[in-house]
Amino acid sequence: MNKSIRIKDIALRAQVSVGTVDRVLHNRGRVSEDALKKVLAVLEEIDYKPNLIARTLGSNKSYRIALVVPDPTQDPYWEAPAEGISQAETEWSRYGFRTEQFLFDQYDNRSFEHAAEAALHSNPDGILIAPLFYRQSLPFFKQLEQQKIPFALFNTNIHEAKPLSFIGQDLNKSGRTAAELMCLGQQESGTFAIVHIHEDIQNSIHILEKEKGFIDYLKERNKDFKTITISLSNPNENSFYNQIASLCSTPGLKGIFVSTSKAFTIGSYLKETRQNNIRLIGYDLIPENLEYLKSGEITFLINQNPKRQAFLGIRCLANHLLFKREIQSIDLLPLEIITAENLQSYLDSEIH
Amino acid sequence: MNKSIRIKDIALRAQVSVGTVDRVLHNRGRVSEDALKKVLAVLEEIDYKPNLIARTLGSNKSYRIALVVPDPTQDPYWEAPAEGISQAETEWSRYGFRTEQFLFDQYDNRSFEHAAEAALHSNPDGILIAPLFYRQSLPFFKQLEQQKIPFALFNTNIHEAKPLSFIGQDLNKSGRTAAELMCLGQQESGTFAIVHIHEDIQNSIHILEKEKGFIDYLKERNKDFKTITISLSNPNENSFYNQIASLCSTPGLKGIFVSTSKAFTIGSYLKETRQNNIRLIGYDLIPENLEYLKSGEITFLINQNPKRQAFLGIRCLANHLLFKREIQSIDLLPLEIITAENLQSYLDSEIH
DNA sequence: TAATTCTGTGTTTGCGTACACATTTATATG
DNA sequence: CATATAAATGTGTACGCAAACACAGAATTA
Repeated sequence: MNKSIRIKDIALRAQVSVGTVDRVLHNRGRVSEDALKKVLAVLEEIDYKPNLIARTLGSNKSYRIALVVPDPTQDPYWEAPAEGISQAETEWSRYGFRTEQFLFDQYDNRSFEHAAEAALHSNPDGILIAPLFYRQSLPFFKQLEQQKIPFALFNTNIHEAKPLSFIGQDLNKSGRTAAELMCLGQQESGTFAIVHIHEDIQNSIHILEKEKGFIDYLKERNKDFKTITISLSNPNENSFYNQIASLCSTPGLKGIFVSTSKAFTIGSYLKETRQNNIRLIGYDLIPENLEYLKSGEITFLINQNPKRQAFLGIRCLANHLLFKREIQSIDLLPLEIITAENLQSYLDSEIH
Repeated sequence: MNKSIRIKDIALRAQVSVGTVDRVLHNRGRVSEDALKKVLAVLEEIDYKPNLIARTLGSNKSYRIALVVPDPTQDPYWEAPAEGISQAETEWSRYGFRTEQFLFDQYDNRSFEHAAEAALHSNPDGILIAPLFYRQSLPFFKQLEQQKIPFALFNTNIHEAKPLSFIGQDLNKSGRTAAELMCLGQQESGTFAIVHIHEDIQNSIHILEKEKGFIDYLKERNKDFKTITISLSNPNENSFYNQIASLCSTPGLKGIFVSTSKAFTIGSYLKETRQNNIRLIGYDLIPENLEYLKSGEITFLINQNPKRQAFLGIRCLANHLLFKREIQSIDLLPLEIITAENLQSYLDSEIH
């Protein structure tokens, strides 16, 4: 078995010291042209693979990762990423990784700006961010690029950004899958409603992607269903109940597709009014949704797996910073279909 | 920040050398009673947590993991675990992990015995095994226990075994989920067929678990469906086609649940005869199944994620051997529901 | 009594990084 | 030409552990 090549061996071959080799490997300068050439020549020749264990031991560094994410106390959806982050932290703390949170209000773009700025100001080694606001994100990413701070996106993709990686789902396919599940076993024709709840539609392209996917599927398959699209206001407002009541009395309504994690608001109405002829499909395993999934008002939830998204975001940054690994620039998670029966298997299974 | 305690510190306190401390920590003997006492006293006093990075660096060990799995050239289902294993290998090779395969014929219990024996004989540091044969597995596990070789199970659980971990799915819940999906949107009552294809039912409890789950669900929900159970022979036999034809002509047949990865055999028949009123549900993303999932004969596949199972099996052994981590003894993966629309998202997403 | 084995103990090495520090060489200023 | 200054480069070491190695002294055998 051929021994692996050490820095020492390179130094020997190039007739320089280990210190010089180290400086070349890490582009730290203070190397003459002559020495540089010699070392690079040897490096071309042989395939040097540093011992990663020794590397982490030697570089007794600690890494700070800044998190720019919505406040989980405001919307239960954001509790899951927080969990994923804390799981990732326990896994990576042994390599000196630490995280620092910069929370923002998911309905307030100025709050987002503030959080982003604060994160940048803390001068972290890497940033994990859920860029909910398209416009406010762009200048931020420019700054990150300038300062060469690596960053990863999750939840929402911004195509103009050049992150280390985006971790999320294909939203168009997500809408298509919802449509497919909606059609399953439907005998007669009728109407499907697409409902956006409490979203700034103009500034959130991702929601419209889901809608498009849903409609495209029906068109392609020549399904004999009408679709109507409705945007509902804040669930806390008084008018909300009436808006839902009016929606649910639409003649021939066979199903409702809620584009966000707010399906429970409609589930609650269906339960109250004991309607079971409307198929309800929504997103995400938040406790409110699970209640109605179990009792049958919600038929399917598509899991965006935000916990895993955040976990992988940290992992991606850690792999980059620590192991200098090549990172795939886009990581689309599977579209997980959750029903009353397979729910528990998802809740039980951990992130590995 | 208080510095962590090193072996050096213990040696200093106990007035011995680091070598002696190391011998005490690893019970390697060659330590006088006097020195032992002193070191143990210090160890009681302080909470020593070894630096795992330095440990792996120091012990420049290499680990061999033996794989006892069915031959993937015989059944495409077993290609997926092979992939998972090779992915795990690239991840763990840097820590000196190597794998060695001991393949067996999945329909031949003697071949299994031979593979197991050969694996044992190679004296590996750990074993990952898919114990398809209940009876033949038990004595093997006893031997492993005696020789203190850690092992992990995947795919099939053997409750009497005391593995490091079992990685697989809850088969009862799996059957229940299939039943739930079968019932969705079914308006009239009718018959569901449960089909076992080419399985030694007596020796494979796991298949019966799925059947039980399926039936239990229907009972609990008071669904007005009859179920019939059918065991089909080897798909390569001549009579196979007729058996399927006779099955599919069952009056009032609304759905077929195939308990293995062989749903494609029925999908092929349905396509040929252009029957689209029978809902077909099966297991696993093997190419043959995907063809009929895409073209619509198969409505749902439940993914057992064998790739991930094997991957996690290796990971579990590596964590145990390398980091001495506590391993959870059972790791049930989510019951993944795959449709034509969300299929691609599963194929694209990697194991992380 | 000499030769050998065993036992307890301390020392060294290996691994890559990141420093502090020493030494050499090149360039500039007086 | 001497001295100051800077740049280039080498040396040495800590980091933290495991394991090989060295070596003394005691116990055993020939």
